[in-house]
Amino acid sequence: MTREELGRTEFVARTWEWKHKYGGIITQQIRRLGASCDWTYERFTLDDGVSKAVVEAFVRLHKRGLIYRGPRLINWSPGLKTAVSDLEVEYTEEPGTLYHFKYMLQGSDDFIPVATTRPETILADTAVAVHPDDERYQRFIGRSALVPMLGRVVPVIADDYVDREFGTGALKITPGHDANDYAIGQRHGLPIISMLDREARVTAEGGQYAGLDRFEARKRIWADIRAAGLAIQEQAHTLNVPRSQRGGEIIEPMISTQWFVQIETLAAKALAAVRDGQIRIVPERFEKVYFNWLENIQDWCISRQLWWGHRIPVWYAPDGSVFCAHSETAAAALAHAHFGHAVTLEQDPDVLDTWFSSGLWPFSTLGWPDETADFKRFYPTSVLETGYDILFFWVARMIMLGLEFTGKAPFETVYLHGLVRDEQGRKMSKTLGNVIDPLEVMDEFGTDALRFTLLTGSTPGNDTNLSLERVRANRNFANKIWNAARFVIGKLDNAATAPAAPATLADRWILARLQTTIADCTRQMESHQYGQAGSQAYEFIWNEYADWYIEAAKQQLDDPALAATTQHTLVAVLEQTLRLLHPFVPFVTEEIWQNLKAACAQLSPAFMHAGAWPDALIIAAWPAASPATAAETALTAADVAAFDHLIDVVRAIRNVRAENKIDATLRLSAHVAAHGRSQVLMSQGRVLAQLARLNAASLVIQNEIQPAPANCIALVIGTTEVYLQRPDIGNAGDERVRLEKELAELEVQITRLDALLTGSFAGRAPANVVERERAKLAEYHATRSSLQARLAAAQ
RNA sequence: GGGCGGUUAGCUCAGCUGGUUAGAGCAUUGCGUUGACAUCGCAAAGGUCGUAGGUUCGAGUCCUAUACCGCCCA
Repeated sequence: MTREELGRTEFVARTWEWKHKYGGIITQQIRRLGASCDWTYERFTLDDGVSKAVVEAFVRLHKRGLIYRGPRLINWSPGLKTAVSDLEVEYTEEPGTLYHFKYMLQGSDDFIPVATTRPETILADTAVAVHPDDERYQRFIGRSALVPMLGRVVPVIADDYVDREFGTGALKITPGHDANDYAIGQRHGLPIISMLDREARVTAEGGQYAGLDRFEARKRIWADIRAAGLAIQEQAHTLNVPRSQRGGEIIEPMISTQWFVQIETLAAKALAAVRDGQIRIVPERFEKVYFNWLENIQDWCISRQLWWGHRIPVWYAPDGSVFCAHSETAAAALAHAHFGHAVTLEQDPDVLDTWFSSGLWPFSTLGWPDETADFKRFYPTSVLETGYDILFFWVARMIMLGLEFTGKAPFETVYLHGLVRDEQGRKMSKTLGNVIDPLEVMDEFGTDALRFTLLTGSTPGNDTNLSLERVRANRNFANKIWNAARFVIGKLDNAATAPAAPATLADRWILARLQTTIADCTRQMESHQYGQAGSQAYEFIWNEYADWYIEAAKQQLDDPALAATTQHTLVAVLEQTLRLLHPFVPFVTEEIWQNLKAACAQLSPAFMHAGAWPDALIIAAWPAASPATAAETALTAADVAAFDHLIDVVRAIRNVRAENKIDATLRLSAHVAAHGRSQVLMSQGRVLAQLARLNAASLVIQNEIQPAPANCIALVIGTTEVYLQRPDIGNAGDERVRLEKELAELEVQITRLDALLTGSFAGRAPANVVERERAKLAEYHATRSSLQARLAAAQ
């Protein structure tokens, strides 16, 4: 069934039915993703308010002389039977043929060899063109040629558009069916012939070929040319075929009477708005793309021969007079005033390009043209976030129309994201069958996992290959946060109401790391590096908070003197981190946060600082890094370095345990010579013992240990020496091998740094950079001495 | 033809204004259920950052050229 069979009224009614049934799918998906929109502002482009704005915009542009109607060469979709805009045409390279044939000169046996990819358009030729400097054809310029098969007389013209190298170097000119030929035709005042109708069949202009389909006509005409002895050769040739973005059929350039927006002045303003920084496009490289498009823009064909859309607000009197008005009544009044009496009017049957109404979106949705409270409050908006594929279709048009109608840029920042592709980077398509349904992904892994994957899986403006494996990994991340929080909540008790002891090294470390993370995430969010911000928060809560602080906290919680402080730190850091993570994984963080809040309120009113816990995480403020004095910063840096050293020591012990296949449940005795760091390590003795599986009772931490204990595994971590009691005696050879290997690796580094610091680096690099390397080298020297001593002892 | 992006570990990708042994997730190898987590933990292995030049004390990061892949515009 076709729309013509249904009739306009019935067709529109059925389309509305369809819209009511399926129109909510996308907004349902958006809701499911957890977008916290004010849904009372949801609009559909054919709603009354928006429609009113569309009519207003058209009438105003028409009044200003920026909308005109006329015959132009446009892109015609024979399938949809409508004009489409330049942007809706896609060009694909396809194998084709270049047909060479003879254009006979009138009253002569001479001919000009001409090559064409579309022989059927010969029927609409109105000239033959050669390059003015082409010696082969110069003598023909100004003479007349005969259109093959039709015998129509056309001039031979000279135009330097002609490429002498291509084909035969001579061009047939068909202004009615080719954009370049149209331009040449305009230059030379050539007549325009249309040889195809709206269904792409040959018109009466095509003589004996009238009524044939365009492709059939091509075959027949070429066959006749061959039969007439005018064919020269056929040559394989790759064509650039224009196809409809919607249906995929071949688009036909045709002369048609359409409505256009005169775009030049609009484009100039839109260019200026981005050039002078009123609007910023992120990532910046798209500004160039935007400029390039606007600088070469053509008038915008806005009429469509469709039935679904905003009807063009123009009425015609029987004599063809045009009345553009807000309504039929207003148009009738205009007509009455013009003619002095009432006339029957007929509205233009066409509708407007959907992007015309979309271009008004930032203000039409806020009640424009009325100066509503919403419009005053929300316009201009701050950030537009959308895919880079509609930079021209939509973004540029919103800017042009926004500036034109409101005098203001509709938004300050345009943030362009990439497209979501399948795992192999292919565009998702129904025919390929690689479409990933977000609802199904959310069903399987949860919304948080999908959101986190999309947010952290790409960089601004670049496409994302959606990997389900990655979504699965991020589902596990949500689970990890949940479990960490479960631990924290489970450990809260009334002890936390007691006065808190001073923070421990572990406390100070995680609090300092939190501050750094907040600062980093904030900076990254502000610079639209959303993926980076998410990854940063991910690493913090998993690799620092869960892996290290919680493990240290387990020891501190056992100590009645430290329990309260520890609970405070656990809660404070978790609470702040949930805020950082909320934009990425809103559901799990909100749930945890509510539980945490409830537990704190019930067990430990001490946590409930005034105003610290708003009603919900979703409305909680983004964390602010607390400013620190220089002295505090230095102290903090020392704390962080100290705890990081502890981590290094634990790792070294775990490593050597794994290498020696020492039973994980076996608590080893250990002696630690911490040199300058004994205070720090002693304060963390229980943590060290627990995390490295040492025997806490026999753990000895001193500044110096002389002589070194015998029959031990010796480790050197910076300046710290660790002597682990061997569970089994023997393997001294392995011990030497390990130490020698470590020493060799160290020597490489020392050699490298020696060379670096004695070279021009020391003189040319910034002092702080040089100092950093010097410190490193000093540490390496100390480590080397220790290693050498251990090696000697292992003899 | 013009422009843009990509090329980094087996796979999918990070790497901000150049700072000196290159990171993650998954996969791989070994060990593991120790009081939140096997949707997990511990440890390990794995990369001459497409190629060739250049700038610089120093280049995955900047410049030039080039190859391949992808996209946009004409």
